Amino acid sequence: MLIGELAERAGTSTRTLRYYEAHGLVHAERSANGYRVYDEAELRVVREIRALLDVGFGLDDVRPFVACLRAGNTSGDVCPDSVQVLRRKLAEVDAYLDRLGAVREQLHTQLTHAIAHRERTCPKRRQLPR
Amino acid sequence: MLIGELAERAGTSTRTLRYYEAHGLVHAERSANGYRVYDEAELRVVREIRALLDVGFGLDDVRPFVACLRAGNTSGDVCPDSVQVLRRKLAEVDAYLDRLGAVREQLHTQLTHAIAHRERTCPKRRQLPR
DNA sequence: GCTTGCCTTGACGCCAGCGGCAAGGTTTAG
DNA sequence: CTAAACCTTGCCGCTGGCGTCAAGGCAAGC
Repeated sequence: MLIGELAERAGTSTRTLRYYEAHGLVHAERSANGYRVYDEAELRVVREIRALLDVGFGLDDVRPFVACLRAGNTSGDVCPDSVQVLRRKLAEVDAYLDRLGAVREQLHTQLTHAIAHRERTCPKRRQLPR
Repeated sequence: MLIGELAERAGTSTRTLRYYEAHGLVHAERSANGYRVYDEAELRVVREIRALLDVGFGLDDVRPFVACLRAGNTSGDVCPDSVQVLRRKLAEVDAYLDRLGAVREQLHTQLTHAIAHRERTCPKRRQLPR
C-alpha cells in the first residue's frame, strides 16, 4: 500500500502521514524507487491516531497508544502507559469543564445584567425586535 | 501616565499595550518626545480587555466593549453590540461544553474498558500499586 | 560626562498540526 | 514520445497574543 491509498483509506492526507512519520508515529518500508510502502496494520495505527487527535489529544499523548497497538494488542488503550494518559486527559477535561462552566456562569450573569440595564435605561425598546 | 505605569497598574506588559494600540483597542496621546501618554480612562479600558480575554474572548470580540466604554458607559457590556457578542459567546461556550461533555464520556468509558480488559488479561495485577 | 532607567520602532520566535507550493523522479497508458 | 498520475524532499505560511531581543533616543541624578 502506497501513501496515497493509505491516506484515502484513513480519511486523511499524504502530508499528514509524512508528518506523523517525521514524528515517529507511523512506520513505512521503502520500495526500490524510494516510495513509502505501508503494512496493512498501519491503517489501524493511523485511525487510532486520528481518533485520539479528534478527542483533543496531542501527538505526544498518542504515542503510548500507538506503541500499544504495535505490541500486538487489539486495542491501543489497554497498556499501562495508555491508561495513565487516559487518566491524565480525563482529569484535564474535567478541570476544563469546571473552568468553562464558571465562564458560562459569568457570561450568563453579565448578559442578564446588561439586558436589565438596557431595560432600565431605555424601557421602550423591545428586547428582541425580531 | 506613561506606558510603564499603565502596564503595571493594569497588571500587564508594555508590549501588550503597544499590541493593543496597534490593533486599535487602546488610544494614547504623544508627548513632545514621542512617548505615549495615557488618560486615566484607558486603565479601565485595558482592564476590560484583559478581563474579557481571560474569559476566552478574542481581540475582535472585545472591540464592542471598548467602544461601549468610550461612549461614556460605566460598564462595557450594556451596548447592543456588546450584548450581541455576549450572546454569541455564550452560545459558543454552550456548544463547547456539550462537545467536551461528550469527550469526557468517551474518555471515561474508554478508561473503564481498558481497566476491565487489564483485569481480565492479568487478574493478579493490582489496579493501583501506589 | 556617564550611568541608569525610562521610552521608541522593528522584527523574529513560539506553539501544533498540518496546507500548499516548488522542483524534481517514476511508472503506466495511449 | 508524451501526458497523467503517482511519488520524493524541503521549506514557507497560518492562527493569536503576545515574549524577547536589537538598536537607539531621551531624561535625570551624580
